[in-house]
Amino acid sequence: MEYSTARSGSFSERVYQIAAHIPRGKVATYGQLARLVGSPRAARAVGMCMKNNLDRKVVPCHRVVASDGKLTGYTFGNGIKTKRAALLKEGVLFIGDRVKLGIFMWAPNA
DNA sequence: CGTATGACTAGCT
DNA sequence: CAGCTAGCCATAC
Repeated sequence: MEYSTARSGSFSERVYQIAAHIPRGKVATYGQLARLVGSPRAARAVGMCMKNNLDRKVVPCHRVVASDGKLTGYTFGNGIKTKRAALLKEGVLFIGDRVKLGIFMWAPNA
């Protein structure tokens, strides 16, 4: 299944835009991004866009985690392992396999 | 246009 | 707290 959702004006492009805005050392949940793009229930669709995204340099998809802080997916490196390592490297702390959302959850307003 | 899929989420057990 | 189910969404065929 080849996906080419990176089209202007598409839902996916908005997701990429916002994902790229996530500050270093912070993480955002799929549901949060979905809400920012205007579809609070499109968390799933957001995840698909991340998977489609092959450029983690412009879209830090590793800063996108599940609503409970659990790491999911990631198609680069060793997958979840690489994703967790990337977050740790940015200063994000974990509780077991979950991110401390209470401290590192990205605040678009802040 | 209808069906199938997936890096989700909230609710219940 | 961990595991399972049903609901929701955008994209692909």
